[in-house]
Amino acid sequence: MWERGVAMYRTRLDRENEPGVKKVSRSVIRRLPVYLRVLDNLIGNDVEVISSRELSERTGFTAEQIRKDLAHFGAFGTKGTGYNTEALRSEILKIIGLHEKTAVIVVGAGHLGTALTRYNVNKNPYTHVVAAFDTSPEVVGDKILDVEVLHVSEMEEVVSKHNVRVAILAVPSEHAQAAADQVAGSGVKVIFNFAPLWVRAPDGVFVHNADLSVELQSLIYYATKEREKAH
Amino acid sequence: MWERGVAMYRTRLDRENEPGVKKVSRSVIRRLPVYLRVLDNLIGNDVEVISSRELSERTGFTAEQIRKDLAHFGAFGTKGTGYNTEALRSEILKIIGLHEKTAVIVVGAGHLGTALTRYNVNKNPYTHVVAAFDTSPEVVGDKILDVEVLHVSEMEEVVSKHNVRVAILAVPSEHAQAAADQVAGSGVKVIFNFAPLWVRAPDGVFVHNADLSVELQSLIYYATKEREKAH
DNA sequence: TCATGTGAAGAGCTTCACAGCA
DNA sequence: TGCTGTGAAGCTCTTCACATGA
Repeated sequence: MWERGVAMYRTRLDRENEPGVKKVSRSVIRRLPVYLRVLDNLIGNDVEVISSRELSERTGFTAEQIRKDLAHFGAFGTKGTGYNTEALRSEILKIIGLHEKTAVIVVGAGHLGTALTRYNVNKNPYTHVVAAFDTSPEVVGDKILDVEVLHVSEMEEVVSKHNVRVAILAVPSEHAQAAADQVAGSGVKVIFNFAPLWVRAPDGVFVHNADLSVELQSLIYYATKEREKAH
Repeated sequence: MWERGVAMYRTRLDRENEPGVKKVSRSVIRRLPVYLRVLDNLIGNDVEVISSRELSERTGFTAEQIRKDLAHFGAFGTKGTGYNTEALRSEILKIIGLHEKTAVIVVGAGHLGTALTRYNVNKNPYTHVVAAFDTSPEVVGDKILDVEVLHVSEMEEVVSKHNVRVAILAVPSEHAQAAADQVAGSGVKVIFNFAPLWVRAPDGVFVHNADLSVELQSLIYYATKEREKAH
């Protein structure tokens, strides 16, 4: 991640038996917010219906893939016409779980943590950054936009009070695993980790390691030879 | 996204015929820097040989996958023993193109651009951040660590002088495509874009759109239901 | 004996092609 | 007619299993 996307980084696939839960792949889930953004734009321009072909042109995914993705969750379209933009948007919000603003915390209020806090406050209409956390007395008490920087000792209370289920980790590598343990212990269900180190979490906690240095290093491969252009 | 991961975001696969170029998948290329980091650690601890099984334990990838990945590029191991850490490291550096420090520019010196500049200067031993660029008189002339913030009008000269092939884009969405056009026009071959918008580039220029908001939104899916834990 | 390198099998995801319905 | 929804085919990547060689 970003994208890691994404490839699967684990020794064994242990996605077994989840009874009753239709398994939907990470790739599908990744594309949903992209559809969402296009729908937001269309609705802003009073477009009421869109076909999978038009969505394809605006997202870069094939029309078949878009139809398959949506079909995982139900039949939202009208044959011969397309998809109602408002209705589809509402369905996608429900699928992802964005129909209510998601409470998020940012752990680590250094440069990256500050940037990520601002980024989400300004650019992400579906999340609410409840607080940022740090250990340094120099930043605890500061505000990033309207977000207070609190001491990490207050984390558990904040997480449980606001029912926070998502944490963005932007702490130095040497503290990343400890921070992950702490947020997982506080009840957070998703960890979005930016430290250049793969943090582990107990079962039931979903970890996405963004790892910007690894991502950049892998991109350098495409700088030398002429290769295909991709996402 | 980064990952993106990362799924392929284009309407059609147009990876055709590249004559003589063995096609190596993005997934493989993504894993190489991970092996690299482990090898750096091992070498720092004077470990001279490592088996694919041990690499598996340290990376989370399966041993078979690691052997297959490396076999794409040659036979670097010794049967019955494993891989020589120094030799393997050196091979991976050559494969990715990291055997010489890669010159990188950062476009956009706001909070995110500043954080990304610092991140790469401090955490990425294989890149050299040549300069950051912005248009605002308030930041042009500043320094981020030792990196100068220059006006974008100087970009072409810097890119050609330092043979820069990689650009990190951290500009507002509304300027992202223009910035991408400019860096591509300057001769940059890889664009790592952080604006929440998919920028396009001419053939021959590899674009990776990180898109943190989309990534975060997709993660929220895993916050509600209990799902598998993954990278 | 031990771990690599690799053909074959398997799994998962994408594309194709078309039936079905407005 | 036009576009969705979907089985089937196709493709890519991963895992298995074992021959090979130090």
